[in-house]
Amino acid sequence: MARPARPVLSRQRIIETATTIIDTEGLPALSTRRLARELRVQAPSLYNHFATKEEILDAVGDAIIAGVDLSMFGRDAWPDALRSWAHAYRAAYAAHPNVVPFLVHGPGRRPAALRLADAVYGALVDAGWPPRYATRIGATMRFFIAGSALGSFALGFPADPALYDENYPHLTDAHRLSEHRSEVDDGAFELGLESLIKGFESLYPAVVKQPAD
Amino acid sequence: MARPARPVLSRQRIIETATTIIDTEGLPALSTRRLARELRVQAPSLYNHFATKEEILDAVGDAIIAGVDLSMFGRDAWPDALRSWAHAYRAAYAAHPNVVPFLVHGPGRRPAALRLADAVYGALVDAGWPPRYATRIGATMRFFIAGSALGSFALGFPADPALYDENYPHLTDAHRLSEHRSEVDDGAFELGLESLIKGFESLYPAVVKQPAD
DNA sequence: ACCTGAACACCGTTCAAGT
DNA sequence: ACCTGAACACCGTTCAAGT
Repeated sequence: MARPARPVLSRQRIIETATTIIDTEGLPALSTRRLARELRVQAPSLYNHFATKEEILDAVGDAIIAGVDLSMFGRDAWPDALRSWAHAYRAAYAAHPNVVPFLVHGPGRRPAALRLADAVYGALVDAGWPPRYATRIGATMRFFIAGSALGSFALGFPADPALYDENYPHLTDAHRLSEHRSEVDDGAFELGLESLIKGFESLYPAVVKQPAD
Repeated sequence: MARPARPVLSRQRIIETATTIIDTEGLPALSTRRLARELRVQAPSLYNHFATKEEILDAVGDAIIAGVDLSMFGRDAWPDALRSWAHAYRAAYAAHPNVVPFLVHGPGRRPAALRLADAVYGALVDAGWPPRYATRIGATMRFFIAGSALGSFALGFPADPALYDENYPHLTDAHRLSEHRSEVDDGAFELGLESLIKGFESLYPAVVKQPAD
């Protein structure tokens, strides 16, 4: 048929379909041929809209980051803003866990990821944090949030009692961790987040600069 | 030639060669054919020693975890033990950053990873932490350490000044982050680690149980 | 401009055949 | 028991050919 009267593909359609495949079948299931089949098209057609498969993944990732609320920065005090942003960020990741391994390599050139970094860093500097500390706090938060989104801690332990019996004397109940997934993972996230914010707050008085205005 | 007089392959040799390829060329560069070529053998020969490529990766990952010192548990007080273990764990990851994306899916059935989880959890319980809290602390530490090992924060920002100029007003110096890689990443790790340990310590008096003896 | 078919250089894995 | 060659069903990407 060659070129159709109206384009059958669009970046939007490709991104949405790719996201669905990754969410339902996992990151490795996304191949250009599989994606093309779902879109009722041949694989090379995708290259009219994206230069590489990598670019498709970038676009999928950025669409997810674009959904993270940033309005708390410049509205709430920095510790509260950091807290509610962390929850929003983690929720966005949690909605698409299979994409996270791809996202954690940094913002790269993805606009939404850069906007997010800009908002966090800007809010901290505006609050009086010296640039060196603002950078460090941003990095610490990224480490913790990415790590917590990257995979459940609880689900990392196979639900097979026999595995732990003999060799791991303290893990006798680890096979039940997966039953308490959200309690464990959410509890650890809250514990870590509050500890980090408290840690930052205790540092603040010693390094804060009075805002210029 | 068919079967050689003495086996030319061994699990050990396969693991070492695979680790070298991953370290020098990245995780995607490891294919069974590439690995076989390095070992001067045909790809199917690997299947006499490992059932799948996944099993090879498991073995590579576990060898790395097996190098993490755990002797501080049961010797040092729990906050000091947690601190020095975190440094050892992170150092092991940092020596093989390309393997980390594969490791973060939890211990699974890898013996060294399970031994590590057993040591951390056991030390916390022995120190009087109720099981629920010991689990949470272990998970929080895994989130943070995995996140910090998974990829540099500093290197996530392309060293291209033009990228930030117009659209990201607070990131005007982000293009220089990569020059300060270790300062930024190590500083963020220290800040986060000390904050987390202080957070755990402030919780301790309220929940600790006297050891049985 | 946008889609297709054919092709290239790859994958992981199976399996019969060799010693 | 342990290695090989051939094969199967896949990959990402290029490119000339079609409209």
